[in-house]
Amino acid sequence: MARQSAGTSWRDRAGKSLTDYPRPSVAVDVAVLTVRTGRLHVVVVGRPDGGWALPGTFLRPGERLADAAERALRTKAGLTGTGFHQLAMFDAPDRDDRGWVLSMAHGAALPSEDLPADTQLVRVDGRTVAEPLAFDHAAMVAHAVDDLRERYTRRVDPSGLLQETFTVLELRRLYETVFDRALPKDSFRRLVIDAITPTGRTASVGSGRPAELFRRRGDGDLAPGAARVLTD
Amino acid sequence: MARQSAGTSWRDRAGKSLTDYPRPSVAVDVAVLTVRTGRLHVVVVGRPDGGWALPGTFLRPGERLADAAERALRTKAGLTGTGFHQLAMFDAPDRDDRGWVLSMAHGAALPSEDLPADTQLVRVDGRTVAEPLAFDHAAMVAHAVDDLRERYTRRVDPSGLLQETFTVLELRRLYETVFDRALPKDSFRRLVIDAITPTGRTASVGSGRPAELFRRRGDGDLAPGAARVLTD
DNA sequence: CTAATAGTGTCTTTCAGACATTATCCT
DNA sequence: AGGATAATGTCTGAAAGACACTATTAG
Repeated sequence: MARQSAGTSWRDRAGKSLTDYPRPSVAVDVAVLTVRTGRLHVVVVGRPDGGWALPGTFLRPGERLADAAERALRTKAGLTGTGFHQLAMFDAPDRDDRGWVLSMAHGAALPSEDLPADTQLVRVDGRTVAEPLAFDHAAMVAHAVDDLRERYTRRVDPSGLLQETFTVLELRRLYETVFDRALPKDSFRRLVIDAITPTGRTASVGSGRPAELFRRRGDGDLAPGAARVLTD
Repeated sequence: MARQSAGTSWRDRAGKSLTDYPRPSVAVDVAVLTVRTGRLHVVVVGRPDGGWALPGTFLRPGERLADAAERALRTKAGLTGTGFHQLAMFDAPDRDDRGWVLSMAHGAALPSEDLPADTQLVRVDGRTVAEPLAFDHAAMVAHAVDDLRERYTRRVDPSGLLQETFTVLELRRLYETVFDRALPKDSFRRLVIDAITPTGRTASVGSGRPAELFRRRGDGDLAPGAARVLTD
């Protein structure tokens, strides 16, 4: 930065103070991913013109991006307590025809059971949303999927897309959805078994031997070579 | 986003237009990493108060973040043509005492031979800069190191910290510096050998068998399990 | 019992790590 | 020749992929 001194009397080389420069509006958008019927979906909100967009809002004076994102999730999607993180800043000058608006894309993920009943979902195939989204929101979703895969190769279900307890089969089905790839049953079990802890309980499925229920371990870190198993 | 219609007549639920909201100043800062004497360093610029900071600048009206970052590198550090990318937006409301300033941190890396002679460098130990930096720039450097390691596990020297041609030994020394870890000579060679192409030429070192010179391959992708070799 | 699913044992292939050996320069 | 460094071959252990086998439920 060229910040040359403290205080409000700062001037740049042209003698202009900070407030003399036109500034952009800053927005946040959140790509909330979830799994329904074995497919990735993203939460969208309707727009007056009938299109879809990610939940988002403008940054308020003095507000932090994380607070704005939390507010957008709460007021636009009815979600509270959802974890998220930054993905990238989208900054094309013409991305919003209302003016100069930068938007910080955020990624989040949660079980579809935790979504309000009236939540609107759009399917995601690979990295691509199945329906057009407003602005550059489709690119934000692609970023979110990449980020999800990266984080899921490092830890077991770090976003909690599964409920508190789950079977190894449920975990594998989740990873097959996230990575869009069939995963071998035994290799997958050996990959994750040291990152989860068994509860004594078992799942009461219809027929067949009942599967043991596990929960995420404290860290839940996967082996460094997990990418070899999970990616093509 | 709550963007509800096109055009400049947009109003929010309180009837305010976009321009009625106070907006933050947006800045960019770039952590330029390099290797000198087998250690990671970061490019810094002096401040009037005698401290150090990353090269950065304010975003100008209608400008893209990448253009501002390029401008900052050129005017503050004398660098042109250096590749970089976004890391994270730093947004603490009090991070800059001149006012409300968000800053997009960027990461870059290049050979120290390509730096201007008068470039100021500060050593980086692990993820930590050896000297205090202004604002939250030390956290930006930590981000840049994490990002560098991640990208170097996916591809062979993607930022071009080495020159056009290099020996396997030079490449291994670079990776040992980046990952702050001794790497076995033969395992490392087998890891990278399929991602580089031999030039017929050899390096004329003092004594011993001369090492063959290689160059990066088109993609230079490493095996998916590279993390197992490179990380602890 | 059979059907169905969960979980394990084992074999093969691959590859990291260690070590020894060969290759090719210098003095 | 002898020293030094590069590059390769070989052995071992760990782990993935494939497959078969055992375990435990429902009917």
